[in-house]
Amino acid sequence: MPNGYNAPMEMLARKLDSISRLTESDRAALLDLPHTVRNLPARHDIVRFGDRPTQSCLVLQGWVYRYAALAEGGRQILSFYIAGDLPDLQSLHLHRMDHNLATLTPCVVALIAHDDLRAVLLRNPGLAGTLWRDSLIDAAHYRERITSLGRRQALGRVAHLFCELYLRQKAVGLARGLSCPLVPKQAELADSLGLTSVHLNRVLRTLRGRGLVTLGGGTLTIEDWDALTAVAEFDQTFLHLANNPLPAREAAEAV
Amino acid sequence: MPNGYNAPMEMLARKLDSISRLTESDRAALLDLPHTVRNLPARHDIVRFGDRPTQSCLVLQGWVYRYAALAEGGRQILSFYIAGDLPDLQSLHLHRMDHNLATLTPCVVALIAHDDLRAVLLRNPGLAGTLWRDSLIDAAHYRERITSLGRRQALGRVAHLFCELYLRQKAVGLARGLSCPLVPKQAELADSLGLTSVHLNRVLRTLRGRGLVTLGGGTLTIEDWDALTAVAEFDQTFLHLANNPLPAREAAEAV
DNA sequence: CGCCTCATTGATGTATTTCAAAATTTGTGG
DNA sequence: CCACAAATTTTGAAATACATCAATGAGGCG
Repeated sequence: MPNGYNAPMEMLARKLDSISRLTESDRAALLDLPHTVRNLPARHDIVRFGDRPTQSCLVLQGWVYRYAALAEGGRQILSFYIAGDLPDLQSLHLHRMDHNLATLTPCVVALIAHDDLRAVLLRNPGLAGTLWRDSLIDAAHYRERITSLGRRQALGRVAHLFCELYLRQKAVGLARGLSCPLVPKQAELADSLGLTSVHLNRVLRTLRGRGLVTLGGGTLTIEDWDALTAVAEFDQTFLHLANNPLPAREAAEAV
Repeated sequence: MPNGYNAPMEMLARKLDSISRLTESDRAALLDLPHTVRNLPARHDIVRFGDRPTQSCLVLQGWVYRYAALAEGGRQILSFYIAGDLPDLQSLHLHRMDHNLATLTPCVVALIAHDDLRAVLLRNPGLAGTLWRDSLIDAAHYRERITSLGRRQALGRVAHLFCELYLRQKAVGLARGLSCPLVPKQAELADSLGLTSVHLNRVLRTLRGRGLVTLGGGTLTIEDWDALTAVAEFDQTFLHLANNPLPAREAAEAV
């Protein structure tokens, strides 16, 4: 079972452990889960609107995003997923896709058949609860996005997304100090924030101008966390991280 | 167990059955679930940001809504819930509330202790799957709201919400022909759609002017379903109704 | 070097907000 | 069932955040 890419199910176990404590038997069951590792090119649809997937994927490397396609070529990006995330766990119980899932970058994913997953969850109700919890955290992210789109203006929206992407990456060891990769292009960030890429660009200039962040080379650096969270009205409760109350603490651990 | 208000767990069974077929043993377990029926006044917070609920509630009568409170008195309504819905099922696995849940109208709800629920789900994995599915449908609603807020303009947003509220009420027998109650006030609809109540009001005039809907006395009547869904770019896939493919059919049944 | 993608900037248009007030409906006690 | 208060809806005028259109500039890469 174990092979390159950091032992896929190990990664999942670590992620789920950060969400709610796994028992030893849950962990063992997880490590036994059959799966296939696959390399996917960038900008490649994994599942499309209308599909009926028979497997779920775990992101091992790269970025994945979820989007709704609109008439007239419009697109709303619903969420971004990084290493350790289970972006289409929902297809286990929601049989028909109501949106699309695609790679943003070249990705390495592990595919897990629904049948195998169901069998393991039947024998490990605690694990089922943890995955259920994971999908509820996904929903919590959605709620926060709704609040952003509905009631924050562009500056706050962008700041809020930056806070979220930073903390989520830090939680899985992908940040360094107050810097993290910022993989989506401006057009993609805009499609996720309900903005035009033109306007997003102007907002970014403002954020830089006020000394809140630095951007460059696909990296986001937060220069003033307190000011950024203030502009964003950011409260990390919605991330539902299990043991990571303070940003500063993990920043130290992650480096 | 059975008492007024149409036997609470019967109502839940019927709702869940509309979401995915229940086995007889699932249904029996459901009907045995201990619960307390409570009357709640209108505009009353059921659970608040930061709370750690030990029970979940089932709506038997009235409307409930979920909202995030922002600085400066702002508010984003995240979703509306009607009879048969389980609005805070999530607290079963997400222990700390990241938003608020409140009654819109006077309500009758059934309260189910998490411990009792967990015990029943442990013995009925199929039922657990159905409830998991219910929470995933909740998330599907959120996704659609994100798309609306991010990429539709006011007219389409309002039209989309009307289509959704009509179909959801029809699915539980609360619609008559092409009419249904429209309980939220304009200020609440606005807070849910990321609009000002002033602008929402102008949009409503436009919808009426174009002959798409009629409004009055807390009732929404859809005058031109095809035109309304066209304006909204509405596709009901996201509702994930199990056996209700065509609006026309249930409209007839519901009357 | 030249091509392609992505980021940046300017000028102009518009959807929506804000502020303020009037009209209408709803609820309630007498 | 009416009178009155409160809540809700409706309208106008002015301000603004963001979109649209169009072009230029700055990297990567074969």
